[in-house]
Amino acid sequence: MVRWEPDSRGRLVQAAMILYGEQGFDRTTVAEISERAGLTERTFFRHFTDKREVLFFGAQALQELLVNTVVNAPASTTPIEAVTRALEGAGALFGERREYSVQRQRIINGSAELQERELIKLASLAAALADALRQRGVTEPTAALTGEVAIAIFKTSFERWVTSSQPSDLGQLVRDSLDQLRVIAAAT
Amino acid sequence: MVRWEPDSRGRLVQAAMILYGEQGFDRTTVAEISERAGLTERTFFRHFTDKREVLFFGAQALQELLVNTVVNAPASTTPIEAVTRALEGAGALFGERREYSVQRQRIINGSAELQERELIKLASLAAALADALRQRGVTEPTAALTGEVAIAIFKTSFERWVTSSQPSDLGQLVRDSLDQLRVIAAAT
DNA sequence: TATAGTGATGGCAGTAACTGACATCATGAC
DNA sequence: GTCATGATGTCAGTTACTGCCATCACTATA
Repeated sequence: MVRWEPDSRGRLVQAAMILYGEQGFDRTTVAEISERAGLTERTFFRHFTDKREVLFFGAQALQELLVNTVVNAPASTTPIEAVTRALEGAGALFGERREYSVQRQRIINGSAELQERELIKLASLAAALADALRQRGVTEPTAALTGEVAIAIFKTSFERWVTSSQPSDLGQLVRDSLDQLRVIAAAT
Repeated sequence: MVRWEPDSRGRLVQAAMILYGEQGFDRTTVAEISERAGLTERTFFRHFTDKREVLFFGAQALQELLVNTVVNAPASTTPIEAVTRALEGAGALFGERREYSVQRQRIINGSAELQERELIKLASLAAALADALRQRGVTEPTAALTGEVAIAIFKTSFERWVTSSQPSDLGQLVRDSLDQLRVIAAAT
């Protein structure tokens, strides 16, 4: 006889997504989520450091993917192109789960707390990209600034991708944003 | 006879800064802060929405200053120059209180929760700057991207300013970052 | 086959952030 | 002199999160 159903973490994520979507993040308690997943509150906090983290457990994988892409880019690639291409590559990953991404973003946009968590994940991403650039020999302040600019590009592209009524390609939007950045930054 | 000492909000801020600095944010309770300020916990939460907000009460004034500067910039000014000049102007404001800024940043850097709050304030700033640009007739996606890029410039400049051993001029660092951005973004 | 872990969970008590409802009382308007 | 107001206090309650110990199917090893 099996003592526990498998994949408790996955059940917690699913329960949280449903409840956050139905009632909003603020009006959902960890007790509710745990009960719906057939677990206790204590177990929820063994899997996730806090009530918000349940929506961000995939962030580390994304970060690793981006960092690897930057580190392994051809030596001739410029910093901004290295990070942009990494973002384009990651875009394909989101593309497969657009419905999920839209729903998740709707939940996040409905809660300031969740937005804060999203922002610190993106800031961590910026720092990791800057580190990856330094591994490529890029010096300060270029590395740090390029990392931050990469996030600026990603944020605006992702926002457009999620809110656009017609299905669009996230990678393409990233590429467009880089072009746009070049226009913006061009000296008069 | 005066019923209460004046400036309770200011006393709470001062008490919080000292305690956060001495023991760190996490190991400081709202009860401690309130007691040190000669007030109760309940009163703390009447002045600040939460334990973190006590370090960010000046953010709104900064945002208004930046937005006004952008809105009132000469019509010929490009979007990126409008926001950059606004940041340069705000730089002077910080310059007068460098010691305070350094201490405050040290506290923030010591706590993930405080970093999250700082990031959402900056994100709000990016959105407000984008709005200001739209008032100037700037269209999407330029407005949103320029707002985000402005924050990227500010973050990296401010970080350099705070960590530099020799006293430097924040406004100058902002200008340098814009130049740097132009190099980064330039197509090969 | 017996024994000794091991790992994922439950139970429970405790801390601290935050909220709502109501009481108090100096101050200032009339 | 009365009365409204606003800043504060008091207190009870909810909920996020933590530490500690117990449980017990499963596994490796003697």
